[in-house]
Amino acid sequence: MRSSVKSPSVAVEQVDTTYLESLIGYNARRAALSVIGKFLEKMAVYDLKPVEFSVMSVITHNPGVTSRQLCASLNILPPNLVGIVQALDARGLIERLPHPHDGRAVGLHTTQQGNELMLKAEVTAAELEMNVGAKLTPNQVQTLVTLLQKIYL
Amino acid sequence: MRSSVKSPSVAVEQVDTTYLESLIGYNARRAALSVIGKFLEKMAVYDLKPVEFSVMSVITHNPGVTSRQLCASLNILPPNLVGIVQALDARGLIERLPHPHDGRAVGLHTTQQGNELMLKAEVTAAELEMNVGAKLTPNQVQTLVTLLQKIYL
DNA sequence: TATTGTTATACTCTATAACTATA
DNA sequence: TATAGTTATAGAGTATAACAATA
Repeated sequence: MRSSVKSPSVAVEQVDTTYLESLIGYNARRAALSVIGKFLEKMAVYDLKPVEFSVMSVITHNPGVTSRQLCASLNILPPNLVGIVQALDARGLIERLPHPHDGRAVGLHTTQQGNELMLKAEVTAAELEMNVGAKLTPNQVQTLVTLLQKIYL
Repeated sequence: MRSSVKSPSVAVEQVDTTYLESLIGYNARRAALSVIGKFLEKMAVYDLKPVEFSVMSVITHNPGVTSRQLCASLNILPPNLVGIVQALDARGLIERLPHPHDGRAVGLHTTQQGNELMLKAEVTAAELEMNVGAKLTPNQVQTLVTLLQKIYL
């Protein structure tokens, strides 16, 4: 027993986090928060938060997509998407057109203004990718993305 | 102009998210949320959320660590740690002892009960790692963790 | 004067229940 | 009966300002 007695009055000089740093979830979260933090800074000029960028991106590449489809592909709950879509609409970045064969649904489309914004925003996103990827070789970036997708897709 | 006219009444059958899936931040966030979701389920028996597990883990491996050190290593703001520490203390999982040479600070230590809980919780965490890693080879898990750390460390 | 721990508080994000219009 | 979009609302997570005690 004597050998396992803790001395309660010893100060910690350097915090050891090696255990947590061995866990996939811990590292994925820390890395995601780091990248998203930089994303927030760079995208501030366009007034686009990560979710708004994602929504705009999916609409850009899928003109006519519905709210429900957006929710499913981005893992957003319908009530939480409403405000986002309304805000983008109010900013004149998207427009809502009737769905061709479903009176309940609404097709989402980018406006000319929204398209122009996203062209610039995706260039900035690409720059940010290179910035993050500067710590990794292009090959490592590809490997990282592939491995991450294996986990959640 | 004619060729760039969009037809507003076409339905989207399959949503294309390939662009977002090329971005590191998007993938890191989706992967982190997926793993953390499973973590939440498995750790529910111990009533430990990811942050609480992280805090308990750091205290376990660094007896006498201060709140301030915890905040710095886990990237938590001091006001937000207070409630977490108080709750763990109230549950009898940790205890707060005077700091050896700083009257302002408090050293955090796990109790016997806290130690026993964490022994079991870390086994469960290891199982979860294997579960997540089942989609990856052990080698790929190691690669993934290393690449993620290059990004945020 | 600076730092540790704390309170109060505000803001954002996420989640659930329930409604309407249409299928 | 089920689904798309919406409203209201509750809860969790994250942020800043300010204070007492100690360095």
